[in-house]
Amino acid sequence: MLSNQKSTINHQKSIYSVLSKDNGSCARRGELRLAHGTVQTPVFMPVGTQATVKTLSCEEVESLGYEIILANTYHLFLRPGIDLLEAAGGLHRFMSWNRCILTDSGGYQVFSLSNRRQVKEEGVTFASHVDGTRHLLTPENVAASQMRMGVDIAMCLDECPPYPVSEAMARDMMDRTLRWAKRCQAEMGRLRDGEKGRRGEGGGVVSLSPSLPVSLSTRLFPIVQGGTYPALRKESAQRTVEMDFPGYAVGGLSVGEPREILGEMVEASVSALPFEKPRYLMGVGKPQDILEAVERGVDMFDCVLPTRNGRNGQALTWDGPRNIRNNQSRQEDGPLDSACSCSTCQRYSVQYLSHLFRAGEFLGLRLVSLHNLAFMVDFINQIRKSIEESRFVEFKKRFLERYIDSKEQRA
RNA sequence: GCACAGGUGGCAGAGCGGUCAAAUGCACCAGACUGUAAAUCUGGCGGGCUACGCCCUACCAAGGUUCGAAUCCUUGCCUGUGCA
Repeated sequence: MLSNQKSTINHQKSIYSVLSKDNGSCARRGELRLAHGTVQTPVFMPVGTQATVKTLSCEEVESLGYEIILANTYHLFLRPGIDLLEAAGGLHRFMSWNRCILTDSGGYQVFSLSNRRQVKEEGVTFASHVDGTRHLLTPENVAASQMRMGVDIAMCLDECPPYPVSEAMARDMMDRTLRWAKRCQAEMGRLRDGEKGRRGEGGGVVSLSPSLPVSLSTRLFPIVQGGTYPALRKESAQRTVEMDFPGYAVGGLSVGEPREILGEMVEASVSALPFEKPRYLMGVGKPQDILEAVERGVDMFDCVLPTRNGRNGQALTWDGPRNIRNNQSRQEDGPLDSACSCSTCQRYSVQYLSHLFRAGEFLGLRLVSLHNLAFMVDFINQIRKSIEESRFVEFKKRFLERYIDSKEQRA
Protein backbone atom coordinates (compact mmCIF):
# COMPACT_ATOMS: atom_id res chain seq x y z
CA MET A 1 0.00 0.00 0.00
CA LEU A 2 1.16 3.45 -0.84
CA SER A 3 -1.36 5.16 1.37
CA ASN A 4 1.03 6.06 4.13
CA GLN A 5 4.36 6.40 2.40
CA LYS A 6 5.51 9.33 4.40
CA SER A 7 5.31 7.45 7.66
CA THR A 8 7.75 4.87 6.36
CA ILE A 9 10.55 7.41 6.56
CA ASN A 10 10.45 7.53 10.28
CA HIS A 11 9.54 3.99 11.04
CA GLN A 12 12.44 2.09 9.60
CA LYS A 13 13.95 -0.70 11.55
CA SER A 14 16.48 0.65 14.01
CA ILE A 15 20.01 0.59 12.66
CA TYR A 16 21.71 0.60 16.03
CA SER A 17 21.87 -1.60 19.09
CA VAL A 18 23.70 -1.14 22.34
CA LEU A 19 25.48 -4.41 23.07
CA SER A 20 26.88 -3.54 26.45
CA LYS A 21 27.36 -0.60 28.73
CA ASP A 22 30.14 0.53 31.01
CA ASN A 23 29.09 0.78 34.65
CA GLY A 24 31.31 3.65 35.63
CA SER A 25 30.43 6.00 32.77
CA CYS A 26 28.02 6.58 29.88
CA ALA A 27 30.29 4.66 27.51
CA ARG A 28 28.54 2.08 25.39
CA ARG A 29 29.57 -0.71 23.09
CA GLY A 30 27.23 -1.22 20.16
CA GLU A 31 26.74 -2.05 16.53
CA LEU A 32 25.48 -0.11 13.57
CA ARG A 33 23.70 -2.03 10.81
CA LEU A 34 24.09 -0.31 7.47
CA ALA A 35 23.56 -1.27 3.86
CA HIS A 36 27.18 -2.25 3.28
CA GLY A 37 27.84 -4.01 6.54
CA THR A 38 27.71 -3.92 10.28
CA VAL A 39 29.92 -1.45 12.08
CA GLN A 40 31.10 -2.06 15.62
CA THR A 41 31.01 0.93 17.93
CA PRO A 42 32.61 2.96 19.30
CA VAL A 43 34.10 3.45 15.86
CA PHE A 44 36.75 5.66 14.34
CA MET A 45 36.21 6.49 10.68
CA PRO A 46 39.21 7.48 8.56
CA VAL A 47 38.61 10.50 6.37
CA GLY A 48 38.67 10.04 2.62
CA THR A 49 37.47 13.45 1.52
CA GLN A 50 37.99 13.01 -2.19
CA ALA A 51 37.05 9.35 -2.36
CA THR A 52 40.44 8.27 -1.10
CA VAL A 53 41.98 7.93 2.32
CA LYS A 54 44.99 9.94 1.27
CA THR A 55 47.99 7.86 0.15
CA LEU A 56 46.34 4.51 0.94
CA SER A 57 44.57 1.99 -1.24
CA CYS A 58 41.21 0.50 -0.32
CA GLU A 59 42.92 -2.85 0.22
CA GLU A 60 45.15 -1.26 2.82
CA VAL A 61 42.30 0.47 4.64
CA GLU A 62 40.32 -2.78 4.58
CA SER A 63 43.16 -4.86 5.87
CA LEU A 64 43.62 -2.47 8.77
CA GLY A 65 40.09 -3.50 9.71
CA TYR A 66 38.10 -0.38 8.97
CA GLU A 67 34.42 -1.01 8.33
CA ILE A 68 33.44 2.53 7.42
CA ILE A 69 35.13 5.60 5.99
CA LEU A 70 34.14 9.20 5.39
CA ALA A 71 33.90 11.14 2.15
CA ASN A 72 32.81 14.68 1.41
CA THR A 73 29.83 15.83 -0.62
CA TYR A 74 31.19 19.31 -1.35
CA HIS A 75 34.46 17.97 -2.71
CA LEU A 76 32.88 15.19 -4.75
CA PHE A 77 30.16 17.51 -6.00
CA LEU A 78 32.86 19.73 -7.50
CA ARG A 79 34.99 16.86 -8.72
CA PRO A 80 34.25 14.43 -10.31
CA GLY A 81 30.59 15.51 -9.99
CA ILE A 82 27.52 13.67 -8.75
CA ASP A 83 26.29 12.79 -12.25
CA LEU A 84 29.48 10.92 -12.97
CA LEU A 85 29.40 9.13 -9.63
CA GLU A 86 25.81 8.07 -10.15
CA ALA A 87 26.55 6.87 -13.68
CA ALA A 88 29.54 4.94 -12.31
CA GLY A 89 27.16 2.97 -10.13
CA GLY A 90 27.58 5.01 -6.97
CA LEU A 91 30.51 6.06 -4.84
CA HIS A 92 31.23 2.57 -3.54
CA ARG A 93 31.67 1.10 -6.98
CA PHE A 94 33.51 4.18 -8.25
CA MET A 95 36.23 3.98 -5.62
CA SER A 96 36.01 0.23 -5.18
CA TRP A 97 35.24 0.40 -1.48
CA ASN A 98 32.63 -2.19 -0.62
CA ARG A 99 32.22 -1.43 3.03
CA CYS A 100 30.29 1.47 4.55
CA ILE A 101 30.60 5.12 3.63
CA LEU A 102 29.43 8.19 5.49
CA THR A 103 29.52 11.48 3.64
CA ASP A 104 29.78 14.85 5.23
CA SER A 105 27.45 17.36 3.63
CA GLY A 106 29.79 20.28 3.06
CA GLY A 107 28.74 21.92 6.31
CA TYR A 108 32.33 21.86 7.49
CA GLN A 109 33.36 23.78 4.39
CA VAL A 110 30.99 26.54 5.52
CA PHE A 111 33.54 26.91 8.31
CA SER A 112 36.83 25.97 6.65
CA LEU A 113 36.17 27.83 3.40
CA SER A 114 34.45 30.75 5.09
CA ASN A 115 36.30 33.23 2.92
CA ARG A 116 34.83 31.84 -0.27
CA ARG A 117 31.23 31.16 0.56
CA GLN A 118 28.03 33.03 1.24
CA VAL A 119 25.31 31.61 3.45
CA LYS A 120 21.70 32.40 2.74
CA GLU A 121 18.50 30.76 3.84
CA GLU A 122 18.26 28.91 0.55
CA GLY A 123 21.70 27.39 0.96
CA VAL A 124 25.42 28.09 0.65
CA THR A 125 27.08 29.50 -2.42
CA PHE A 126 30.72 28.49 -2.78
CA ALA A 127 33.35 29.86 -5.06
CA SER A 128 34.98 26.54 -5.90
CA HIS A 129 38.46 26.17 -4.44
CA VAL A 130 39.30 24.19 -7.58
CA ASP A 131 38.48 26.68 -10.31
CA GLY A 132 36.56 29.55 -8.73
CA THR A 133 33.23 28.70 -10.34
CA ARG A 134 30.17 29.33 -8.21
CA HIS A 135 28.03 26.51 -6.86
CA LEU A 136 24.95 26.52 -4.69
CA LEU A 137 24.64 23.79 -2.08
CA THR A 138 21.16 23.53 -0.63
CA PRO A 139 19.74 21.13 1.94
CA GLU A 140 17.81 19.54 -0.91
CA ASN A 141 20.60 19.06 -3.43
CA VAL A 142 22.99 17.91 -0.73
CA ALA A 143 20.51 15.26 0.43
CA ALA A 144 19.85 14.22 -3.14
CA SER A 145 23.56 14.10 -3.99
CA GLN A 146 24.29 11.78 -1.11
CA MET A 147 21.42 9.47 -2.05
CA ARG A 148 22.54 9.42 -5.64
CA MET A 149 26.06 8.52 -4.55
CA GLY A 150 24.44 5.70 -2.62
CA VAL A 151 26.22 6.28 0.66
CA ASP A 152 25.26 4.47 3.84
CA ILE A 153 24.99 7.54 6.03
CA ALA A 154 24.30 11.02 4.73
CA MET A 155 24.67 14.16 6.76
CA CYS A 156 22.29 17.10 6.73
CA LEU A 157 23.66 20.38 5.47
CA ASP A 158 24.51 22.45 8.52
CA GLU A 159 26.10 25.75 9.36
CA CYS A 160 29.26 25.05 11.32
CA PRO A 161 30.10 28.11 13.45
CA PRO A 162 33.64 29.29 14.04
CA TYR A 163 35.22 29.77 17.45
CA PRO A 164 34.67 32.10 19.14
CA VAL A 165 31.09 32.90 18.21
CA SER A 166 28.56 35.10 19.99
CA GLU A 167 25.54 33.52 21.56
CA ALA A 168 23.23 35.36 19.20
CA MET A 169 25.18 34.14 16.20
CA ALA A 170 25.34 30.62 17.56
CA ARG A 171 21.58 30.67 17.98
CA ASP A 172 20.99 31.88 14.44
CA MET A 173 23.23 29.18 13.05
CA MET A 174 21.58 26.57 15.23
CA ASP A 175 18.12 27.64 14.06
CA ARG A 176 19.19 27.58 10.45
CA THR A 177 20.77 24.17 10.89
CA LEU A 178 17.47 22.92 12.30
CA ARG A 179 15.49 24.34 9.40
CA TRP A 180 17.94 22.85 6.96
CA ALA A 181 17.74 19.47 8.69
CA LYS A 182 13.99 19.50 8.18
CA ARG A 183 14.44 20.32 4.50
CA CYS A 184 17.04 17.57 4.08
CA GLN A 185 14.72 15.11 5.71
CA ALA A 186 11.76 16.17 3.59
CA GLU A 187 13.76 15.96 0.39
CA MET A 188 15.11 12.55 1.23
CA GLY A 189 11.62 11.30 2.07
CA ARG A 190 10.29 12.70 -1.16
CA LEU A 191 13.01 11.06 -3.23
CA ARG A 192 12.65 7.79 -1.41
CA ASP A 193 8.92 7.68 -1.92
CA GLY A 194 9.32 8.68 -5.52
CA GLU A 195 11.85 5.96 -6.11
CA LYS A 196 9.73 3.35 -4.43
CA GLY A 197 6.74 4.45 -6.44
CA ARG A 198 8.75 4.26 -9.62
CA ARG A 199 9.86 0.74 -8.79
CA GLY A 200 6.42 -0.26 -7.64
CA GLU A 201 7.69 -1.55 -4.37
CA GLY A 202 5.12 0.16 -2.24
CA GLY A 203 5.48 1.29 1.33
CA GLY A 204 6.40 -0.55 4.43
CA VAL A 205 9.67 -1.16 6.10
CA VAL A 206 12.69 -0.85 3.84
CA SER A 207 14.98 -3.82 4.10
CA LEU A 208 18.62 -3.26 4.85
CA SER A 209 19.77 -5.81 2.34
CA PRO A 210 22.71 -4.54 0.29
CA SER A 211 21.05 -5.93 -2.82
CA LEU A 212 18.45 -3.17 -2.61
CA PRO A 213 18.95 0.00 -4.60
CA VAL A 214 21.39 2.07 -2.66
CA SER A 215 19.40 5.23 -2.70
CA LEU A 216 16.74 3.55 -0.59
CA SER A 217 19.16 2.49 2.10
CA THR A 218 20.87 5.82 2.78
CA ARG A 219 20.33 6.93 6.37
CA LEU A 220 20.25 10.63 7.18
CA PHE A 221 21.84 12.09 10.31
CA PRO A 222 21.19 15.66 11.46
CA ILE A 223 23.78 17.75 13.28
CA VAL A 224 23.45 19.34 16.69
CA GLN A 225 24.98 22.80 16.87
CA GLY A 226 24.89 25.56 19.50
CA GLY A 227 28.46 26.82 19.60
CA THR A 228 29.98 26.84 23.05
CA TYR A 229 26.70 27.50 24.87
CA PRO A 230 25.40 24.52 26.85
CA ALA A 231 21.81 25.76 26.83
CA LEU A 232 21.88 26.12 23.06
CA ARG A 233 23.48 22.71 22.70
CA LYS A 234 20.72 21.17 24.74
CA GLU A 235 17.99 23.01 22.88
CA SER A 236 19.54 22.10 19.56
CA ALA A 237 19.60 18.43 20.52
CA GLN A 238 16.05 18.43 21.83
CA ARG A 239 14.57 20.13 18.80
CA THR A 240 16.54 17.88 16.48
CA VAL A 241 15.35 14.77 18.25
CA GLU A 242 11.75 15.89 17.81
CA MET A 243 12.24 15.46 14.08
CA ASP A 244 13.20 11.82 14.57
CA PHE A 245 16.29 10.58 12.76
CA PRO A 246 18.06 7.19 12.77
CA GLY A 247 21.13 8.73 14.44
CA TYR A 248 22.46 12.09 15.59
CA ALA A 249 25.67 13.99 15.11
CA VAL A 250 27.28 16.67 17.24
CA GLY A 251 29.05 19.28 15.17
CA GLY A 252 30.79 22.59 15.56
CA LEU A 253 33.44 21.30 17.93
CA SER A 254 37.19 20.93 17.40
CA VAL A 255 37.18 24.19 15.50
CA GLY A 256 39.84 25.81 17.68
CA GLU A 257 38.10 26.09 21.02
CA PRO A 258 39.98 25.34 24.25
CA ARG A 259 40.02 21.64 24.95
CA GLU A 260 38.18 21.93 28.28
CA ILE A 261 35.05 23.09 26.47
CA LEU A 262 34.76 19.90 24.45
CA GLY A 263 33.61 17.65 27.28
CA GLU A 264 31.08 20.16 28.50
CA MET A 265 29.58 20.68 25.05
CA VAL A 266 29.47 16.96 24.30
CA GLU A 267 27.74 16.39 27.59
CA ALA A 268 25.17 19.12 26.99
CA SER A 269 24.46 17.77 23.51
CA VAL A 270 24.40 14.06 24.23
CA SER A 271 22.31 14.35 27.37
CA ALA A 272 19.34 15.34 25.21
CA LEU A 273 19.82 12.54 22.66
CA PRO A 274 17.95 9.23 22.86
CA PHE A 275 19.89 6.35 24.36
CA GLU A 276 18.88 3.89 21.65
CA LYS A 277 20.23 5.90 18.71
CA PRO A 278 23.86 6.26 17.61
CA ARG A 279 25.72 9.48 18.42
CA TYR A 280 28.44 10.80 16.17
CA LEU A 281 30.93 13.47 17.26
CA MET A 282 32.16 15.07 14.07
CA GLY A 283 35.81 15.85 13.51
CA VAL A 284 37.17 14.39 16.73
CA GLY A 285 39.94 13.51 16.97
CA LYS A 286 42.77 13.25 19.24
CA PRO A 287 42.88 10.09 21.36
CA GLN A 288 42.39 12.07 24.56
CA ASP A 289 39.33 13.81 23.08
CA ILE A 290 37.84 10.55 21.89
CA LEU A 291 38.11 9.19 25.42
CA GLU A 292 36.29 12.21 26.85
CA ALA A 293 33.50 11.74 24.34
CA VAL A 294 33.20 7.97 24.67
CA GLU A 295 32.90 8.47 28.40
CA ARG A 296 29.88 10.68 27.71
CA GLY A 297 28.22 8.19 25.41
CA VAL A 298 29.49 9.03 21.91
CA ASP A 299 29.69 6.12 19.46
CA MET A 300 31.20 7.45 16.27
CA PHE A 301 34.21 9.59 15.39
CA ASP A 302 36.09 10.78 12.38
CA CYS A 303 39.21 12.86 12.06
CA VAL A 304 41.90 13.76 9.56
CA LEU A 305 44.52 13.65 12.28
CA PRO A 306 45.96 10.14 11.75
CA THR A 307 46.34 10.69 8.02
CA ARG A 308 47.17 14.37 7.86
CA ASN A 309 49.59 14.25 10.74
CA GLY A 310 51.00 11.04 9.34
CA ARG A 311 51.83 12.87 6.13
CA ASN A 312 53.31 15.69 8.18
CA GLY A 313 55.64 13.38 10.05
CA GLN A 314 53.83 12.88 13.33
CA ALA A 315 53.34 9.31 14.51
CA LEU A 316 50.83 8.33 17.17
CA THR A 317 52.19 6.00 19.81
CA TRP A 318 51.06 4.73 23.20
CA ASP A 319 53.64 7.09 24.66
CA GLY A 320 52.10 10.07 22.90
CA PRO A 321 52.63 11.58 19.48
CA ARG A 322 56.18 11.81 18.20
CA ASN A 323 57.82 13.81 15.47
CA ILE A 324 59.60 11.70 12.85
CA ARG A 325 61.31 14.71 11.36
CA ASN A 326 63.27 15.88 14.36
CA ASN A 327 66.92 15.23 15.02
CA GLN A 328 66.17 12.61 17.63
CA SER A 329 64.56 10.29 15.06
CA ARG A 330 67.54 10.33 12.76
CA GLN A 331 69.47 7.54 14.33
CA GLU A 332 66.84 5.53 16.12
CA ASP A 333 67.11 1.93 15.13
CA GLY A 334 63.77 0.60 16.29
CA PRO A 335 60.06 0.71 15.41
CA LEU A 336 57.85 3.75 15.95
CA ASP A 337 56.13 1.94 18.77
CA SER A 338 57.42 -1.30 20.21
CA ALA A 339 53.87 -2.26 21.22
CA CYS A 340 52.52 -1.84 17.69
CA SER A 341 51.94 -4.79 15.40
CA CYS A 342 51.28 -2.82 12.22
CA SER A 343 53.12 -3.57 9.00
CA THR A 344 55.20 -0.41 9.30
CA CYS A 345 56.41 -1.21 12.80
CA GLN A 346 57.05 -4.86 11.94
CA ARG A 347 59.45 -3.99 9.22
CA TYR A 348 60.76 -0.42 9.25
CA SER A 349 62.88 1.53 11.70
CA VAL A 350 62.38 5.10 12.85
CA GLN A 351 65.68 6.11 11.29
CA TYR A 352 64.51 4.78 7.94
CA LEU A 353 61.20 6.65 8.19
CA SER A 354 63.14 9.75 9.20
CA HIS A 355 65.27 9.35 6.11
CA LEU A 356 62.20 8.94 3.88
CA PHE A 357 60.72 12.18 5.21
CA ARG A 358 63.95 14.10 4.82
CA ALA A 359 64.43 12.78 1.34
CA GLY A 360 60.85 13.66 0.40
CA GLU A 361 60.03 10.09 -0.53
CA PHE A 362 56.34 9.22 -0.87
CA LEU A 363 56.74 5.98 0.99
CA GLY A 364 57.30 7.82 4.26
CA LEU A 365 53.89 9.49 4.06
CA ARG A 366 52.25 6.16 3.40
CA LEU A 367 54.04 4.18 6.06
CA VAL A 368 53.28 6.67 8.82
CA SER A 369 49.65 7.11 7.67
CA LEU A 370 49.34 3.34 7.77
CA HIS A 371 50.84 3.18 11.23
CA ASN A 372 48.61 5.95 12.57
CA LEU A 373 45.47 4.29 11.26
CA ALA A 374 46.65 1.00 12.73
CA PHE A 375 47.19 2.77 16.03
CA MET A 376 43.63 4.10 15.94
CA VAL A 377 42.29 0.60 15.32
CA ASP A 378 44.20 -0.75 18.32
CA PHE A 379 43.12 2.20 20.40
CA ILE A 380 39.43 1.80 19.55
CA ASN A 381 39.61 -1.97 20.02
CA GLN A 382 40.94 -1.45 23.51
CA ILE A 383 38.19 1.05 24.23
CA ARG A 384 35.58 -1.48 23.09
CA LYS A 385 37.08 -4.21 25.17
CA SER A 386 37.26 -2.02 28.24
CA ILE A 387 33.57 -1.14 27.89
CA GLU A 388 32.62 -4.80 27.46
CA GLU A 389 34.50 -5.53 30.64
CA SER A 390 33.10 -2.42 32.28
CA ARG A 391 36.48 -0.92 33.09
CA PHE A 392 36.47 2.00 30.70
CA VAL A 393 37.26 4.66 33.28
CA GLU A 394 40.29 2.72 34.44
CA PHE A 395 41.42 2.21 30.86
CA LYS A 396 41.06 5.91 30.16
CA LYS A 397 43.11 6.83 33.22
CA ARG A 398 45.89 4.38 32.36
CA PHE A 399 45.98 5.44 28.76
CA LEU A 400 46.24 9.14 29.57
CA GLU A 401 48.94 8.56 32.16
CA ARG A 402 51.09 7.00 29.53
CA TYR A 403 50.05 9.04 26.50
CA ILE A 404 50.05 12.51 28.03
CA ASP A 405 52.60 12.10 30.80
CA SER A 406 55.26 10.55 28.65
CA LYS A 407 54.80 13.34 26.17
CA GLU A 408 55.33 15.89 28.92
CA GLN A 409 58.37 14.03 30.17
CA ARG A 410 59.92 14.13 26.77
CA ALA A 411 59.24 17.86 26.44
C1' G B 1 101.61 33.93 -19.74
C1' C B 2 97.77 37.56 -21.61
C1' A B 3 92.50 39.28 -21.64
C1' C B 4 87.91 39.44 -19.62
C1' A B 5 84.40 37.91 -15.55
C1' G B 6 84.18 36.75 -10.55
C1' G B 7 85.28 35.78 -5.07
C1' U B 8 78.89 37.37 0.10
C1' G B 9 76.49 33.44 5.90
C1' G B 10 76.45 25.22 5.47
C1' C B 11 75.16 25.54 -0.14
C1' A B 12 73.07 28.41 -4.22
C1' G B 13 72.40 33.45 -4.94
C1' A B 14 70.68 39.03 -4.31
C1' G B 15 72.84 43.49 -2.66
C1' C B 16 76.96 47.39 -5.38
C1' G B 17 78.68 54.11 -0.32
C1' G B 18 74.85 54.86 4.94
C1' U B 19 68.10 52.51 6.15
C1' C B 20 72.99 45.41 5.99
C1' A B 21 74.14 40.79 10.84
C1' A B 22 73.10 41.19 4.83
C1' A B 23 66.86 39.64 0.26
C1' U B 24 65.32 34.86 -1.56
C1' G B 25 65.61 29.57 -2.08
C1' C B 26 67.67 25.02 -0.24
C1' A B 27 69.70 22.59 3.94
C1' C B 28 69.42 22.57 9.18
C1' C B 29 66.68 23.21 14.32
C1' A B 30 61.95 23.44 16.97
C1' G B 31 56.78 23.42 16.90
C1' A B 32 51.63 23.14 15.14
C1' C B 33 47.92 20.30 12.69
C1' U B 34 40.78 17.64 15.31
C1' G B 35 33.37 16.78 9.97
C1' U B 36 41.20 17.81 4.71
C1' A B 37 41.99 24.26 -0.32
C1' A B 38 47.29 20.58 3.94
C1' A B 39 53.41 15.49 1.28
C1' U B 40 50.92 21.74 4.70
C1' C B 41 51.85 25.75 7.87
C1' U B 42 54.50 28.77 11.84
C1' G B 43 58.87 30.20 14.21
C1' G B 44 64.35 29.97 14.48
C1' C B 45 68.93 29.77 11.87
C1' G B 46 77.20 34.54 13.39
C1' G B 47 78.42 35.25 18.86
C1' G B 48 77.22 37.51 23.55
C1' C B 49 73.99 40.16 26.94
C1' U B 50 71.30 43.32 32.78
C1' A B 51 67.54 40.77 25.62
C1' C B 52 60.29 44.21 22.20
C1' G B 53 66.88 46.94 23.03
C1' C B 54 72.34 46.84 23.28
C1' C B 55 77.44 45.16 22.39
C1' C B 56 81.13 42.34 19.59
C1' U B 57 83.07 39.83 15.17
C1' A B 58 81.53 39.61 9.94
C1' C B 59 80.67 39.82 2.94
C1' C B 60 88.76 36.05 0.13
C1' A B 61 93.42 38.72 2.51
C1' A B 62 96.18 43.13 3.53
C1' G B 63 96.41 48.18 2.88
C1' G B 64 93.88 52.81 1.34
C1' U B 65 89.84 56.72 0.18
C1' U B 66 85.55 58.45 3.13
C1' C B 67 82.12 61.26 8.69
C1' G B 68 80.66 56.18 7.00
C1' A B 69 82.68 50.40 2.80
C1' A B 70 80.02 43.85 1.46
C1' U B 71 79.66 48.05 -1.90
C1' C B 72 85.09 52.75 -4.38
C1' C B 73 90.85 52.33 -5.13
C1' U B 74 95.70 49.41 -4.80
C1' U B 75 98.28 44.92 -4.22
C1' G B 76 98.20 39.76 -3.27
C1' C B 77 95.83 35.00 -3.38
C1' C B 78 92.08 31.97 -5.56
C1' U B 79 88.12 30.53 -9.33
C1' G B 80 85.74 30.49 -14.23
C1' U B 81 85.90 31.54 -19.47
C1' G B 82 88.56 32.89 -23.91
C1' C B 83 93.33 33.45 -26.38
C1' A B 84 98.36 31.86 -26.51
